[in-house]
This record gives sequence, structure tokens and C-alpha cells, in this order.
Amino acid sequence: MLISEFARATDLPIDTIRFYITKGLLKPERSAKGGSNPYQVFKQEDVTAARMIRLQQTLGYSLGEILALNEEYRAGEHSSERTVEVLQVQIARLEEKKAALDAALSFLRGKVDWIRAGKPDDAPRIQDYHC
Amino acid sequence: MLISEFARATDLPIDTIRFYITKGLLKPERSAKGGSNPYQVFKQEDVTAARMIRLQQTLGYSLGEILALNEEYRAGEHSSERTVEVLQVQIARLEEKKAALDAALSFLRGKVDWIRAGKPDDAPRIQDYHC
DNA sequence: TATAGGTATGGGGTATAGTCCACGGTCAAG
DNA sequence: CTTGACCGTGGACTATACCCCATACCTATA
Repeated sequence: MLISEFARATDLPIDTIRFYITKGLLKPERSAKGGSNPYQVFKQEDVTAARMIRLQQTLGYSLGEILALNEEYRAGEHSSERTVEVLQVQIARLEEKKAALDAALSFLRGKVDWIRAGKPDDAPRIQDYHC
Repeated sequence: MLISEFARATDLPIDTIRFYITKGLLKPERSAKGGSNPYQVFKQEDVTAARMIRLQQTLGYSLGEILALNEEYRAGEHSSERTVEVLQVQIARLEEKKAALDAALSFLRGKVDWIRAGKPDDAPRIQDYHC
């Protein structure tokens, strides 16, 4: 798969793909073609990687953090013990984010209930969410 | 409350507070003191606002989006009908984020289970999460 | 009234995450 | 063998969210 097809498969702009390559987030192989600047060849595996990057981004990770996570993951790939450890650290981080999100949701829902009931005294206070 | 005390109360750097003011996210009043550059005076209400900004940031909103959300909120403050509407839009957005987060969590948990069970065929596929 | 310390403004610099463009090389169809 | 579409590289540029500094002014305390 060449870069334009990869762009269609991942729904990413070509420039963004090249940017991710310079950052080390994607490491396509080089084909024999292309002369002094060999063409980059992408596998289905790279499509999965790109999708994972996007998912991690929506969860609030920076590209630097994503790179670190993925390298950490690859480093432990030989040992299933280590892989599980890495995954569980990631799960723990996501659960923290989920807790913050739940706090915000219950804050907003409480506010709706309070308005509908017309009870200002039960108003939820943002102060209670130390984030 | 002057800016240094406000900085302590919100645990924000003074420069960040001034930055938020230039962006319109905080609108402190001006005291009579300070001569040609009157001092900015913060209320408890502003502490709440700052905390809300930080909460919204952890949920992935940009300062521009936060400004829009807050102005939308203030615009409907006179009508409880409208306030509830605005709140429910925000709740819906957060629920989307929560769904993405839950998808990621079940993906990672599925992967852990799969490794522990040693069943590569049941491996969860990132392809299933179109984000 | 001298002075230490707090304040406002403006401008410059940084990191992140792209986005755009011009260049020159390459490939494949006709 | 020409032509149009594609490829890689390098550099310039943008927007966001700060961070830091110099300057000048103001206040409270001794």
C-alpha cells in the first residue's frame, strides 16, 4: 500500500501521515522503487496503528505520550507478563479519566435536577471536584 | 481578592490567569486602586469559573470551545428552560466521550483476557472501533 | 519618604500538532 | 519518450496554550 491509498484507508491527510512518520509513530518499509527516495509501503498493521493513535488522541494523550506508550508496549511484547503489566497501567490511566468524566456528568446532571426542582440549596458545587 | 491570592486559590500560575483574562475566560472587576492600570479584583465566583475551566480542559475541550460553552450558558441564564437545554447538550457531548473511553477500556481489557487465556483468535481488533 | 514587593502591559519565546508549498525525482500509460 | 499523476524532502507557516522578561507604575510598611 502506497501513501495515498493509506491516506484513504485511515482517513488521514497525507501531510499528517508524513508528520507521524517523522515523529516515529509510523514506520513504513521502503520499496525498491523510487530511486534515491524509495517509496514508503504500508501494511494493514499500520492502518491499525493509525487508528489506535487516533483513539488515544481522543482520550487526551499527546503524540509524545502515545509514542512512549507504544514503545513501552513493543518493548514488552516478547513477555506476556510484561505486556499485561503495560496494558493495566493504560487501563488505570483511562479509569482515572473516566472518573473525572463521571464527576463532570453527575455535576451537570445534578444541576439539571436542581433547576427542574427549583431547589437552589441543593445546587451542586464545582468546588467539590478537585481536578 | 487580588491576582496573587487568586493564583493561590486556584493553583494557577499568574501568567496563565492573565492569559485567560485576555481570552475572555475570566472577567475580574477593576478596583479603584492601581492608578492608570487599575488592579484586577477576583470574586469567589471566579474561583469556581477557573475550576470549571480546568475540569473542561481535562475533558478535552480547547479554551475556545470552553469560552463558547460558557457564553452559551450565560446567554441562557435568564431562562431555566434554555439553561437546561444547554446543560443537556453538554451532557450529550460528555456521554459521547465516555462511550469512546468505554470502547477503549473494553478493547484493552479484552486484550488482557486474551493474553491470559492464550487464545489469539479471540484477540480484540482495533478495527472495530471507528473513532 | 525610602524601599520592598505587588501589579499591568507588551513583546518575545517555547512546545505541540499539524498544514502548505516548491522542488526534484519516479512511474506508468499512450 | 513524453506527459500526467504520484512520491519524498525540506522549509515556511499556522493555531493553541502557555511561559518568561523588561518596563513602569502603585501600595503598604518602616
